[in-house]
Amino acid sequence: MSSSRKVKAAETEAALKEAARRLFVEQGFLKTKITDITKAAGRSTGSFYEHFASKDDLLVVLLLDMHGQAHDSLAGAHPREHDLTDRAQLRTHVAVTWQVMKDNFPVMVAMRDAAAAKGAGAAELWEQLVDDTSVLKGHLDYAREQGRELPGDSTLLAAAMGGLISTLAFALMSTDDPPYSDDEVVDTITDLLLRGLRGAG
Amino acid sequence: MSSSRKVKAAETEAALKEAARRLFVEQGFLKTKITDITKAAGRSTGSFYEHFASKDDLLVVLLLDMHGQAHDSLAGAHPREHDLTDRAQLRTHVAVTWQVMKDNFPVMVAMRDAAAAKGAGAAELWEQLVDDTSVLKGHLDYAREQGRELPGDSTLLAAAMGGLISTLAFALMSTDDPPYSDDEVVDTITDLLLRGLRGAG
DNA sequence: GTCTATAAAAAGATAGAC
DNA sequence: GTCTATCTTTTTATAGAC
Repeated sequence: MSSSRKVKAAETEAALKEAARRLFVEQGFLKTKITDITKAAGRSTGSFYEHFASKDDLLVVLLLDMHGQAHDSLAGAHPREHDLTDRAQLRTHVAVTWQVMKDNFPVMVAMRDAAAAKGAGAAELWEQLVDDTSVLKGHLDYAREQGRELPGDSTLLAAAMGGLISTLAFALMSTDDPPYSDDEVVDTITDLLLRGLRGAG
Repeated sequence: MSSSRKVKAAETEAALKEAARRLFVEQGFLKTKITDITKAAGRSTGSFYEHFASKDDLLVVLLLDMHGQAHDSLAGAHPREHDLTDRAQLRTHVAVTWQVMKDNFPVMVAMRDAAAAKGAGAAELWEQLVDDTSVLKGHLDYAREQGRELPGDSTLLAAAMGGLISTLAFALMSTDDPPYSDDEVVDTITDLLLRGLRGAG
């Protein structure tokens, strides 16, 4: 196995990406040095630059990988007629978001760290959040068109929901000994968003 | 003015802190170099180390300043008997949290960036979030003791609420041209948490 | 394509004059 | 206490042999 030059190159690139994903979770994107990645992958410093122009470039590649997966599992065709005030449908959205974040946790961590290093300002963060929650906003707009009363602007509400989920996802996704099960978290988020604190109406 | 040696030193320290707070918002904690701070404050590199041992030490000092303020304005005596299912009381909590974050935005930004640089893992983030929302958790526990039904574990719920508020605060606190007024955001968050998406019950 | 050795860049921290 | 000039450390990136 691993005979031809081309195959060996692909193996090296895969090994580097795998090592990077693991290290990003363990110690963060910024704290992970290129030499850490090459060492973990059993490769040399120089070899890294044969595959990636920089650490940021590696992150871009990982991001593209993620988008490929996400597209397959989720974005196929997503009608905006989903009713987020229906518990089952809301729960599905929460669960899918949760799962995507879980599957791509290394990339999410790295993106967050990279944003901090870049000095991303409030404006960029807001745009990112709005973009990430555009699907939710679409559903909320549809609900309002159907005569539903919502407690605020749909963009703001969608961002609030997304912020809640992503913060909890980051905080809770320790690899070992999670304090809550996925189902418990998804159910709690769903019910909080659905009924609010006043209890089942 | 600014005569004695002691006074001049205090002025320098204040100027460094002020410059740091401004730069942390403009370009983030990590991107802000010590020489940026000294330059902005009209001081020299060497002078910085007369007042702070490092950039991290400066952040600790700013954090202590913040805690001093927060203690005065908020923590005096906070009874846990507040009813978060009462709109007015919930709104007050949301508004106070929002205001504290707004007043200390430079420090919040710096803390977030520093955590990213340190490679803070999921476990640390979760502990931090639980700590920051312990007051909310107290109220929720009290509500449950009073026979209220809540949609999940109080620690998890409090963390979810805190995550929602802090994410929006970060995203929306651009210095210029805010897309929503403070009141609008606080009202929306309050109503979302209070009633959920099902509308006024 | 991969390796070792080394250069280059960036930022933090210090020494010593004033 | 503050300044200028310099040293050290850290990490990225490249050169050249294999």
